[in-house]
Amino acid sequence: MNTAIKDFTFNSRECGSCPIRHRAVCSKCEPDELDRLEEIKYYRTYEAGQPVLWAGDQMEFVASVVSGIATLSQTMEDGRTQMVGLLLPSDFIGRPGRDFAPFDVVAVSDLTVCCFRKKPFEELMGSTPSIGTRLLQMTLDELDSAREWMLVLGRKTAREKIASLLAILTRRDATLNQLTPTSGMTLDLPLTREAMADYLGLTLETVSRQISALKKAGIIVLEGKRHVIIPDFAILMAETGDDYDGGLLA
Amino acid sequence: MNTAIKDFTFNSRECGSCPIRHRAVCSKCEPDELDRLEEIKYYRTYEAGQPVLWAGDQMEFVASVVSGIATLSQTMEDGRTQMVGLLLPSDFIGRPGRDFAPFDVVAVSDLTVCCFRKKPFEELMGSTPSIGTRLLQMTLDELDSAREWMLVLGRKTAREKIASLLAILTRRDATLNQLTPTSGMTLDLPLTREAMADYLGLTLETVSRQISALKKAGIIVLEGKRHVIIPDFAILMAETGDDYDGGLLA
DNA sequence: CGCAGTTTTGATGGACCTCAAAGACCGTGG
DNA sequence: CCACGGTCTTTGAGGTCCATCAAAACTGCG
Repeated sequence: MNTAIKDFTFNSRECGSCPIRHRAVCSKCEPDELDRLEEIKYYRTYEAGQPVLWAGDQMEFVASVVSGIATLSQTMEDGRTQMVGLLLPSDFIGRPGRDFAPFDVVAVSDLTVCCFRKKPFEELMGSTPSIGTRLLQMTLDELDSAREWMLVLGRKTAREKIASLLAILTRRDATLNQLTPTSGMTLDLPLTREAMADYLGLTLETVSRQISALKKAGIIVLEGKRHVIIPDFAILMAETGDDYDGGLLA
Repeated sequence: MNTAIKDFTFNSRECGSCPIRHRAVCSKCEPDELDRLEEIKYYRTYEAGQPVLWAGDQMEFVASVVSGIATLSQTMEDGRTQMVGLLLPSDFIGRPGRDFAPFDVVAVSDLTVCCFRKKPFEELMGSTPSIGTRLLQMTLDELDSAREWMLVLGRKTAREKIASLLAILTRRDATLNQLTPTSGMTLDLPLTREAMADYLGLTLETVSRQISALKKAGIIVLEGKRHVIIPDFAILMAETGDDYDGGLLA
């Protein structure tokens, strides 16, 4: 089921120069532990739009996203789709102790992942506590995020949902670049209107309308379809419905 | 903020005779590891309706639910509430490595929890891999559950939501009693209509109406307000919108 | 240019929310 | 015993937000 294994393009195989070295599942490893990981790792790349895993597939590897973006989603028989996670650089794919993928994983941009065959990875986890500890941390963080998203899906209006999505994407962008989100931030939307709709539990038309409404209200400025300028982050936050303490973030 | 510490009522302090021994965070511990856990554990009880933790509270302990049910939920400034999890016997409360509670925890029935002070528990985790391994497993399972619930919240109709909730509660009941859900199952709803609404992202009126509709359709039979009989589990499953392979469960 | 994919905008309808009132259940006290 | 209040639940009437259906505008590309 795995397709599109392009030629290896990532510029270095050395863990030491890996861009996600300090945030990924391997971030707590000592040099000797890294060496052992390095022995079993390999890179894979996928083109935008291509599937990485289908729900139900046997997973013969776990992986870290090195660059690019993927979505984690679920589809019902009649086609209704719900995105359940956005996989950004340093995020982890797969889980030790389970053989089959619970959700679809699709590359939405060109994607590079750092793979470990599952069996060796599981064995290494047994002898390397720092991997398990880091994975537990990451999983707990993801669980909190998933639960926060449940509030968005269950209780927020369409407008609040859009504002929440923009705020989250802006924050992730900011933390990636070690900034605090303030005024004048810009954001390149990695998702189509349809993908946003699938993330927010809306239709693509409603997404489009609400983005237009936020634009008309001056809360965001659009340059083209995908490039968003946020004149005042606090005003955007006010539209999310969340209480906001003014600049601090988790 | 923690209130209602009733007198100790749990019938035995021995881990060996603990009803959740085989499913909780301690389920993989060896006898000597259990001994050390036993040294730092203590029980707490809460009456139905009482808060265990408020979001933002400092958490001085982590805990396992021994008996009773609690909810994990989030409330917006204007009062909109979303339940993000249901805590049943053997479920874990709190997380190592974080000081403040991210969500409200409220006892919905009389509740007994087995507490460990956070610091000693974290230290013990460092020296006892079986605890961390088990906690990782449990957290990964909860993450999958949370993501499955996102589909319910984002994409399902009110009727499908109610059916999904009934199916999940029935299954948990069944697995607790080591059965497979089949025909003629009964279920005591642990939640009020309002709590169900908060779980499903609906209003309590809509919950009530959809339950009446399922009753009228013969998919469920009510005895009183809280006792539900499910004549045919497969027919209930068909109402959830999920594909169902006929009797097998995860 | 012409075509396919994406996005915007409009018109309409329906699922669910809101507001309102009455019924069911339960414990308390007269 | 029944009246009484409180909580939970049901049911009804009307309104609204968002989905659905439809078509046009925009974008990139062979």
